[in-house]
Amino acid sequence: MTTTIHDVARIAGVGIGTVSRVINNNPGVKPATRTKVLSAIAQLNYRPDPIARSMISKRTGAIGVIVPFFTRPFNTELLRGVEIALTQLGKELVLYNVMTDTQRDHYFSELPMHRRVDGLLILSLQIEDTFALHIKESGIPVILLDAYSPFFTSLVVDNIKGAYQAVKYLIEQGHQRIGFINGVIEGNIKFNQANDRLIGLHRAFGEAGLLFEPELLVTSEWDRYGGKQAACQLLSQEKRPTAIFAASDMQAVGVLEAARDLNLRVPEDLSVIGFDGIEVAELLELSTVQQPMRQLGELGVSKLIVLMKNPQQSPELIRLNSTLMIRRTTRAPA
Amino acid sequence: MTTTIHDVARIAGVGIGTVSRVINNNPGVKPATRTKVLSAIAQLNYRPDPIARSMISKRTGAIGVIVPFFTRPFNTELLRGVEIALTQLGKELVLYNVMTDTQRDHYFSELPMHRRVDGLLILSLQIEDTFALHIKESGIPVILLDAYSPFFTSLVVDNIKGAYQAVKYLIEQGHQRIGFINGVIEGNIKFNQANDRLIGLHRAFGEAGLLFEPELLVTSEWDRYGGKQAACQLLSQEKRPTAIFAASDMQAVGVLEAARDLNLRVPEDLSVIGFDGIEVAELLELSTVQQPMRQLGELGVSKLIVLMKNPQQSPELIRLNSTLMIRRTTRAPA
DNA sequence: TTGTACGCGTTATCAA
DNA sequence: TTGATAACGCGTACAA
Repeated sequence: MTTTIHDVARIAGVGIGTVSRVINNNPGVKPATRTKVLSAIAQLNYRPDPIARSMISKRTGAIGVIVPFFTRPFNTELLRGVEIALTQLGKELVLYNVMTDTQRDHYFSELPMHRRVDGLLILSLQIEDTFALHIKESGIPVILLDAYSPFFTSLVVDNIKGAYQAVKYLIEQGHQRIGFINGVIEGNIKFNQANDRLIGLHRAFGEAGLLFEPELLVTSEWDRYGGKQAACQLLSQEKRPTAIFAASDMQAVGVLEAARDLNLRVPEDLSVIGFDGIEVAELLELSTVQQPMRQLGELGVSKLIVLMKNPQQSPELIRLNSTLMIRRTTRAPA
Repeated sequence: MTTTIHDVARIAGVGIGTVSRVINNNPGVKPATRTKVLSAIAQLNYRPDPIARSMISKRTGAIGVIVPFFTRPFNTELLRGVEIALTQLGKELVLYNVMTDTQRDHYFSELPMHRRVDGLLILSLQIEDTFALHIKESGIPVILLDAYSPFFTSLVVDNIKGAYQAVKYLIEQGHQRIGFINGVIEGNIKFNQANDRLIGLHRAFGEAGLLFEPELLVTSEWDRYGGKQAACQLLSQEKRPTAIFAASDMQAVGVLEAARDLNLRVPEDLSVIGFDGIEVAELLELSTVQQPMRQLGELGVSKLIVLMKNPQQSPELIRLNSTLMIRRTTRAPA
């Protein structure tokens, strides 16, 4: 038998209105009655039912997070940042993992109606405008992390600048033949991690007055296997590159594996630099472009909280900077 | 303006009872009226409010997962398994990350009352009997993963056997001085990952008729830094071990780092074997004891579903086996 | 086969 | 300062 507010009222000898006021710290309760109610609550070990509460308040105290959780360790890191911030605020986190496009679109179209969460954080996912509009109409507050849409406040890392720094560093070290392994481009081209990294690379080349030869660009999946395959392709060219820049650390790990298979020493024969700054990069002493993942997550949460309090706020685009981490896999060419 | 079941009833020209019956696929609705209702639903783009629904049904369709998400990559892997299984079932996952003991106990005491989730999955966390009883009384179905309590169905990996296999392998390779870096033991001793791994080690030594010298046992935190420190301690002994068995892969990674700092080659000068089977182990070609993490998560979910349908079921203890993975960090001593 | 009325546990309104 | 009562949106007896 669940104990309700009525039981408390009965035991305390007051009306349920008063109990409710006490629970919610509403003013206008005589201290004497307050203590009576409080002790009745303690005696019964009563807890208000959150469901009945949200029935009226239309709030659940939970935040939904839509994330391609499994695709890349990068997302796990983002999720950690989000989780830390949410826990500190006493908010519950409902995790919606998307593994396929169908699933993603399903969440985009159904979740806003469900009202099971007070706000939505969408990580690393492209939103088509029709879905964005649909979500916008529903009125649920949304913040995008590592993704961009003109309809929502979007927090992104400056991928152009990050890639630019990495490539510039390689060039400064004396590398001229630099291979680039990009990740597959999906969806929206206006903010696209892969495309932006390519742009950054071109900028660095341009600035140095060098030519980036198209055969040095290979696109692969964002994972280790993709990286390895792409590296093999790059390294089997007659004039093979002296350095490879990979669009993600996992791809860079694949490059490392390919190099080992081909008996190339890193960094003596080949410099390798990744992108993301996940933990493996540190373990393998991989040079990389470090993204502020935790910070991105935490900032995203605080932006969402603000938006929930002030739903009319217009969308903004916030860019965070990455940090170039030079470790053991890069050096000047022989 | 939210559209309710009344709107649908009005548009369809029927009573709300009928609409409800259609929504829940209850029998006893004339096909003609059913289609009328269905088209009204479509026309209004109506979705039943899950909150109001749970108000009556006392179900939320969500499962709570309590997990020390950040402590070890192992937990992340478990979580993945859980998430996959839950998504397939269309259940929502509410993530409760615990970072401190206080937080853990808070969840243990408050969550069961909240009724925000229909069931609870507790990962890698020790439950004191008083909390266990408290939870049991609340009636919420609970399954434990990588943890044990007599009060709940518990899924564990056979840590004794796993450690036994690892150490036995090292001994068979000819190692006699084997260092063991254990993780800190917390809580319950009856099922304890750390203690069981120690027991397994002793069994292997006993079976081989060898003596395990106490100075070869060091306890550290479950992470990389702990492992590194412990390894330094072990490797600075006069008669230093020819092999080190670490209670987790992350500790083993620390061992690798220590070895590099000390200019010891792995595996020529030192064999290293870990425990867990997380992705880094594969990347670093670390020999390890592979735990079936995904399987554990998925099995846990299916056990929980069964328990939710049949709450009276008595607790059972289920042991899964681990697999010895020999990679590049182990070989016979010089 | 269908419609009505009631109850789920809370918050908010309003009169006392 | 308080208590009674009306919502909130839905499921379900019960009556028709």
